[in-house]
Amino acid sequence: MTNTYDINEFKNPLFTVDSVLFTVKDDALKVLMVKRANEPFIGSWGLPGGFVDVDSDTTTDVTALRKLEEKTSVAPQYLEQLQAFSGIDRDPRGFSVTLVYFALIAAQEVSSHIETIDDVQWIDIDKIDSLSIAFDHKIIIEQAKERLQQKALYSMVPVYCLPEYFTVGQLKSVIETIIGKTIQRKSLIRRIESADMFETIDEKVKSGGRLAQQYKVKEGVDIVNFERNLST
Amino acid sequence: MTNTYDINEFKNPLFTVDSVLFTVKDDALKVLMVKRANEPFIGSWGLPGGFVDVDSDTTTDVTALRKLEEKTSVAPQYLEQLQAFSGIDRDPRGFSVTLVYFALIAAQEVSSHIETIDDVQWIDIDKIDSLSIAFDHKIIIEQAKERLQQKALYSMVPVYCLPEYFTVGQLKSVIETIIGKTIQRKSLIRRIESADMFETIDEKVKSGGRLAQQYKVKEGVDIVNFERNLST
DNA sequence: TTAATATAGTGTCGCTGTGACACATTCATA
DNA sequence: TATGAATGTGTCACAGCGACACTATATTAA
Repeated sequence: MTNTYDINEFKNPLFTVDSVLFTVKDDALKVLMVKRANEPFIGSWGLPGGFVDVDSDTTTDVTALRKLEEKTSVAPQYLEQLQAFSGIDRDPRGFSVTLVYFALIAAQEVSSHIETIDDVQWIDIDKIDSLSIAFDHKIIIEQAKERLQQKALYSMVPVYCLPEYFTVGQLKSVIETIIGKTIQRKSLIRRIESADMFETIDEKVKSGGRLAQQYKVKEGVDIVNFERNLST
Repeated sequence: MTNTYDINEFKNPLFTVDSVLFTVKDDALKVLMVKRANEPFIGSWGLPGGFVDVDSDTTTDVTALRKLEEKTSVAPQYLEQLQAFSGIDRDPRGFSVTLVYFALIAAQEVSSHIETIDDVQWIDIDKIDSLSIAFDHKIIIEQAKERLQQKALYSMVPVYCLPEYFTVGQLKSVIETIIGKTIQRKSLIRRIESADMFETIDEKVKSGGRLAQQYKVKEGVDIVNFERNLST
């Protein structure tokens, strides 16, 4: 026998993968939540996620993507690991670990699909406190939000809440919604130009005033990190 | 078994906790490595770590600390989660996940203990490539190093590689070793003063020239993050 | 047609924090 | 007492963000 290792030699912790999928919609930061159909916490809202399928998932990234696609039918535009949360008390079934991913998507990518089902919803981040949330997911969402806010100050990640083509005004609005304060349009334009990760689109778009320049993320570029934060 | 939850209901991934414990010693960045006494990768160097003891560990943080203390007999001065690494191929026993912690300690806190055993060693980060390293730990160490270098540019974490009392010169040297380039003494002093996380010690210490002011980290303060990076 | 309004985009000055570097200070040692 | 070595200070230049006035161009209403 090639495998001399016995899986039952010790008690393995319960291991799951969850995702905090954010979007900005109607000028509010939203999180994708799922109404739990099973125990524990049946009926409460929880983060989309579940167990690794060790026969088909090659990494936990694949697990996160698979679980998100089950709920939204599309892949998020941005995905990174947030943090693992563990503890003897966080799941009534025993010691558990959940590896949490942090994801972003444009609202219009999923909205049409979501509107047809009522157990998957965009929940306004400010309304989380008033809902019944499963496990320690309330804390997890709070941490993910802080990470997103921090990233919005020194990187361009917020573009992943926007469709392929977007304007400076749209990006400004998304960033402001995320960090909860206004920023200087001029500062944003300076960053867009110096980041060298966007290309301009010839066709401009109307926006209630002067036609707006459209941008898109260049193919194959990574997120640029700036050496300074925007004002705190 | 008292556990009513059946661990074999589905195939759970193999879950371990490992730590990348850094220090700066002899003007070089070092990682604590352990010579593996068991399969797989017996005889290779690996990161200190192991399985969660679900009966005594309340969180994975406790697991990481426990495993590090087994090897060094002391707790590190700084500990944070780095990232989880997973995959179907990284462990010959099957799909596995390792939650990796990132830790810092002053070399003198552990050196006396380590020198008495030969299966636990500080390995120079530049010599990792020439050694036989278990699993994907070479990649993990590289990622941890990048995180440490990044943090050294916008925070004061490198102080946790120093003893309780330290001088500006010592901190400057540690930072330079970590990031691999020189920094301005003046810039460091400005940061020390503005961070408000250190207190001065009356007693000064000789250092080959003028006596040097000693500092220590204030009780109960958190790491301060600056809004700008040092020069790249 | 013209004026008002709204949004897009530019020009530029001030502020802050880092880089650079000269200079001053205070040790040990010859 | 002079020299070298490390510590510590003063200060100017530079880059990037904040602030804000100003220009440009669209829609809409008079």
